[in-house]
Amino acid sequence: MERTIGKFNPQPKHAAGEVTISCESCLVRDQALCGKLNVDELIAINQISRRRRLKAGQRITLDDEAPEYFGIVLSGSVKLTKVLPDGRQQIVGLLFPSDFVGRPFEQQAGCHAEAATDVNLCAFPAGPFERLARDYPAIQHQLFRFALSQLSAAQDWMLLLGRKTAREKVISLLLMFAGRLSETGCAAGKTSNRLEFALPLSRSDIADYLGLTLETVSRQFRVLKSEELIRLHGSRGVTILDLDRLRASFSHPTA
Amino acid sequence: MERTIGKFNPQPKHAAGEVTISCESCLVRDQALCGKLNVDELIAINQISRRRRLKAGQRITLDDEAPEYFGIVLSGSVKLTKVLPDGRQQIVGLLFPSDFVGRPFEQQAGCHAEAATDVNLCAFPAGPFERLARDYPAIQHQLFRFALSQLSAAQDWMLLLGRKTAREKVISLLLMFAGRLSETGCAAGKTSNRLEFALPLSRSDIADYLGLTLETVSRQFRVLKSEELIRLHGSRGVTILDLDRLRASFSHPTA
DNA sequence: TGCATCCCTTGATCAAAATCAACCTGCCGC
DNA sequence: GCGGCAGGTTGATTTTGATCAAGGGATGCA
Repeated sequence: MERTIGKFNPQPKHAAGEVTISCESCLVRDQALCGKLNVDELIAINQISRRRRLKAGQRITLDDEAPEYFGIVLSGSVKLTKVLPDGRQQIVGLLFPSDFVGRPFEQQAGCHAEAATDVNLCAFPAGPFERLARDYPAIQHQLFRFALSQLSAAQDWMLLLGRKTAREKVISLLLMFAGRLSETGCAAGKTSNRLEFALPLSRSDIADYLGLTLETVSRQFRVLKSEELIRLHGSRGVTILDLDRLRASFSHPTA
Repeated sequence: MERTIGKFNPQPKHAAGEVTISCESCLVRDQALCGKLNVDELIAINQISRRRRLKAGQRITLDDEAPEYFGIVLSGSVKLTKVLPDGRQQIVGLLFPSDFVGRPFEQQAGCHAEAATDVNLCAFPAGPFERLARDYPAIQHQLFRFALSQLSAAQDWMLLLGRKTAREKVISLLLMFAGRLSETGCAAGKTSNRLEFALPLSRSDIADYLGLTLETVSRQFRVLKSEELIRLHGSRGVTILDLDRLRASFSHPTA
């Protein structure tokens, strides 16, 4: 389903550290919600978009404040976390390129959002974006569908958190990364069964994502390595040596 | 923000076991998504709605099939579960009166939905409802907002599943029930600090909701009972004797 | 070059919750 | 009233992953 944007010339509006971008050259457009919009809607959304660069660790929103902007991840990953009063924390969502960041029409962000790696964002100021969503039902429709896919992912993760063992959690995480990172072109896959990529999270973040301690995560990586299922390079690099065998040894080591 | 439906006479269409209902007498309308619709939208939605009664345990959808209808819970509770190939299962959502059941525009339901108790549903056939959602942006808007609130609840639950202790999980569950059941009028609260209600789930379902075993759930109930925080009547009846003290003894028993 | 820091790994021990196993209890049909 | 059964409780034991503790390796800076 090919689409052309046609000719349009959004008036460039410049502000400190921000540049007007054009959807024409956008690499994630087809996978993002913009990919399903028509030319008018795309022009409208392009008019209010500003590129934003975030360094790893940079906060986007606090859980109890209304965010000033929403956005679509162009590169890198954004993590969403919830924290208990005593400091225990849980990563409740991880956003990859083409994912939408933020909750239009909600008063509170609901969780802390921060850049897990360096991030490029196609950002939309909250107010104008909400107006656009109201004016163009197609935008609202795409937002709804994205919310449903996020809900579905959250429910899969609940099954993981509530019922899977440490080994199964780590393998599920690797397979999830393999899926998301290869579809967004962030993985260097040799064959269909072998895949190399950089983990977007530290050991401690992985622990907070899986509901484990970082020691347990580290040990499980070591176990998978000793089974020749994965290879580790430095602290962030991973190679899945055999995706099928990794899936097969989900619950128990395979001979 | 008062609303009136005005006069309208939907043509009654009868089918086996189904009756046309009127939104005028609907008890959950104000809290459900219908509460935010205008007269035209309400009439349109009323035209396609059929009341449906489900007995406890009755299946609504399987996770890999497209549901034939969506609905709004009028009474009772609906549980959403995910299952691992070996049978381990996790309840990933619980729907109360005024909540919307189903995922419009998705090909698969994503999880098993079944009546946890006897349920009354205001049901909408899938196709016509999706057409309505496309025709009336306000309906889509309400669906979107409901999806966001579900997402938020799911994320709170992820924090519970990943980071809370058994005691904290059980207390969180009781407080969640207290909130949802009292706002939907299903609890007999004596004072603001004391609340009595029937658990909508069996011990084993509670275990599947909290990511625990049923033995652990049973033991935690017993502990809370011995601390005089709750009282148990039969297997489903609970009285929270002091909501504040229950909240305060979240992590550790209070003297 | 050396020191400090951050992140990760590894080992020893501990504890929370799972598992295994009876045993109640209330409810149903007969 | 009696047997059977589902759901719930209780106890003994085991296990998984947490906790406590120490050490390693990369990176940055003086």
